[in-house]
Formats: sequence, structure tokens, C-alpha cells
Amino acid sequence: MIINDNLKMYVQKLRSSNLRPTKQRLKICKFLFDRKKTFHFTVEALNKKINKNKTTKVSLATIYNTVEAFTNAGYLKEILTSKNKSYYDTNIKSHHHFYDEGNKELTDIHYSQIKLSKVPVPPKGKKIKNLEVVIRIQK
Amino acid sequence: MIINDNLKMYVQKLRSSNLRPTKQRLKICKFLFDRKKTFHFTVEALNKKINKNKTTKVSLATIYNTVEAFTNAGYLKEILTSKNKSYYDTNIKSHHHFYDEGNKELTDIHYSQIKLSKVPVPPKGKKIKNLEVVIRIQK
DNA sequence: TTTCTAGTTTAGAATTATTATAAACTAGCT
DNA sequence: AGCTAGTTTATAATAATTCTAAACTAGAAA
Repeated sequence: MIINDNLKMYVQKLRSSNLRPTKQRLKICKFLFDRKKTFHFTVEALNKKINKNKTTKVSLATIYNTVEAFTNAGYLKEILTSKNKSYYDTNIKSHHHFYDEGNKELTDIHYSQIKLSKVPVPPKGKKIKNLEVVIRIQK
Repeated sequence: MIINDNLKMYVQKLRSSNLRPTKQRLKICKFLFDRKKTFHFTVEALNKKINKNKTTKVSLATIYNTVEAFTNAGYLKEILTSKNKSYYDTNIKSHHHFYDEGNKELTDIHYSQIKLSKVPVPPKGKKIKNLEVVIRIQK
């Protein structure tokens, strides 16, 4: 069974990052990772989806906590936009974004679409964790 | 007098972007642009600086409004960080940033320090407004 | 299997950043 | 000098997020 297999995978994912596989976390996993395509979301939107038409609700606080834990564990990526709301991405591979200022929508840019021929050395004692390009677009 | 000259310059800047040169806006101009070096700030920090040890206060709302107006007019640049707080930059020239996740500090990267050899075409009907690279660093 | 404990969830309160409101004020044209 | 649209202000409202502390639960140990 596919669902069962995913479940096992989620448990392993969680275990490997010191998170107990609770039913809430597994439910969130399903919403985030049981998909063909990666996607972008805000906690608010995720909360709505998860708790829409459901009898057993997952609290907003738990969704916040879990999303943060997944982000720290590297299963989610936080996206840079500066719009007083955190955007996350289930695509954790290195890639970039278009940010449309009009409708505030993000679109992925595959990492191969951008090439950097020169990158600066990080300040002493620091190392580069990641590099992200945001291209702001408008009409 | 240097101060006077700057004043004239500010008035002109404001006029050119349809902003009346009020004493509040000029005061904010002084704090933002009367400097040798450009810098990064949050509205909160700017508010503290402007109203520290002063008898005549500029209201927080005015500071928000003015910063937004200056940003729209192109005299300030909003910086991408995803940290639920807006960061602004008085350096409006095209450039990039290091973002230190430890102390949440931003450092400029001169535009010449990063070179892109490949940039994607924007989606149909949209044009590129700006391109910003953020390099996240950590210990 | 039961017991125990540290980790987790929860609702709601608290906090933080920002935006809205509407009354008082002011720049600058006439 | 008077008028009016633009501006400032204190305060309230909103929105996103974090905190809190009590109730619950996973899973190790008895």
C-alpha cells in the first residue's frame, strides 16, 4: 500500500531528526509530502487545508511548531520575501524564485536557470549555508 | 552651509516624488541621508533613534508612512529576509546581502562581488524589476 | 502490561509589527 | 488672510507569531 509506505517513510524522516512521530505530525507530513509536485505555502494556508471539514483538528500552535521543526530538520525551506509573513517551500533542492509584487505569488526557478560566475567569500568564521536569488517581477 | 544645502536637496527629492517637504519628513531625511555611509534599518530602530532625547517627537505612524513613501519613490530599498520584520537599506544601488542567521545581521555585498552568467526570462507579460541575492551564513 | 517521564499538543493569552481611523494641524495656492 | 487637500498624530484594530501552562501521549523501563 502506497499510503502505508509513505507513513513508514515519514516516521523515519521524523525519527532521523529527533521528532516523535505523533499523529499530528504524520498528518501534517501527508499534507506536505504526499504529492507529486512540490509547492509553496504559508502556515495560515496550511492550517486551513488541514483543518477543513475535519472532525479532529490540529491546533495552529502545533502547525507552527511542526513547520519550524521541519524547517530546522531540512525538510522544508523558508523563502525570502520580506512581506511580514513566512513562506515555505516543500522543494528543498537548491533553487530560486520569481516574486510577483502584484499578486504576491512565488514561482520556482530551477537552479540550472541561474548561473553564478562569481560569489564572494563569507566573513571570517562564517560559512555559507545557502544562496538564494529572488527576482522581483511586475507588469 | 552644508546642512542648508542638504535641506534643499531633500526638499527637491521630496518634491520630485510628490511629497510635501514637511518638517517631519525633513527630519527623517536627515537621519536617513545625512551620512557618509549607507546603512540598514528597521522602522522600530529608526523610530528610537529619531525620538531619542528629543522634545518634539515624530509619531511612529508618520515614520511608517514616510519610509513607505520613500521606498515607493525609490529613495529606500526594502530588503528580503523572511524574518517578519521589514528591513530597509539606504543603499539603493543594485547590490546583494549576507544574512547572518545567528545575530540576524545584514551585510552589504557590492554588486561587483557577484556575477551572474545566466538569468531566466521572466514570465509572459512581466518584466524584471530587480534581482537580489541573499547569501545566508552561519558559524 | 503497567508505570513513569520527557516530549507533545492544545486553547487561549500575550507579544510584535504593521495598518487603519478620524480628528487636529499645516503647506502653500489663491 | 483664507481655504483645501495633504499630513500628522494618538490610538485602535488587525495580523502573524510566540508563549504558557495544563492535559495528554509515546515509548522506555519495570
